[in-house]
Amino acid sequence: MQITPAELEIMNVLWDQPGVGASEIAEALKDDKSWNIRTIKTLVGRLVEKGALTTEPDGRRYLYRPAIKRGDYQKKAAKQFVDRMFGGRAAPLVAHLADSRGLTPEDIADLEALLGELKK
Amino acid sequence: MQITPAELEIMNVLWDQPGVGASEIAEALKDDKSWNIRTIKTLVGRLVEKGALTTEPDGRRYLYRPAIKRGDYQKKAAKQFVDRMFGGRAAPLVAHLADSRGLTPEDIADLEALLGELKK
DNA sequence: GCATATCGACTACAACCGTAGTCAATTGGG
DNA sequence: CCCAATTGACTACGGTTGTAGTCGATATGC
Repeated sequence: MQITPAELEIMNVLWDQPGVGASEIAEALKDDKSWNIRTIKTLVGRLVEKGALTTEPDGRRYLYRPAIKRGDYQKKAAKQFVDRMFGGRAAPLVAHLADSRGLTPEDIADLEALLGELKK
Repeated sequence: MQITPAELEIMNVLWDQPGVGASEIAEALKDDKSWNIRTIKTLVGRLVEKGALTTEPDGRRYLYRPAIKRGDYQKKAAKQFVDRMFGGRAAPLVAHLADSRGLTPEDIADLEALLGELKK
């Protein structure tokens, strides 16, 4: 199941607050994206078609919630990205992120803890 | 400048061996991708249009080489990916990679060394 | 009760993407 | 010398993506 960048914005809203309708999604996005409500409804419709969202009737409208877990999707996407971009090697990716200041001191601490786990 | 997945395959060949023609690219890809030579030429043409490749006449054909460095492109793509997928935080990404066995022991060693560097 | 706003369903449409075909020129093998 | 293969330029075409419009039903404010 392929989720496009624009669709991912919708998913992110619904992962944060599942079970809302299209207008609430629009509300949540209005500061970042200047999307027409029609555009949002189209994207939501495509996600429902793809099986990425489940619907629940609520009066004359629908409430939506993700059919897949955020973590699962992130994991799949991360693997695909690393495969395509770095031939499957993660270390060069992290090196690039570090280089472009994508890593905060907090990130570095997190990673250290993570590596401690992994070595066991 | 946006490079699509199919185009990236071409770029990878040219980053490994810059300054070859379309038929050499086809040769390099023939085991992984069953692409018609026409397809390869179309992709190369689009990359030239986008300014991602430079051309140099060689008799009646062209030789191609990347106009951007592999590392630069990887860095930009990595940042974009982490922003879109993880809100800019790198640690969760690495956690996912670790979880899906995307990290070899070698990767882990590399990362440790890298973190040592970063802490300085 | 009636206009208006809103909903979901369907439709639109241009750009982009993957995949390749046509064409005219050219070159290399016999 | 001629024919087949190759080259770059251009064209094709269906599917996807981003962005939205139309339409008919319905709920809502007055």
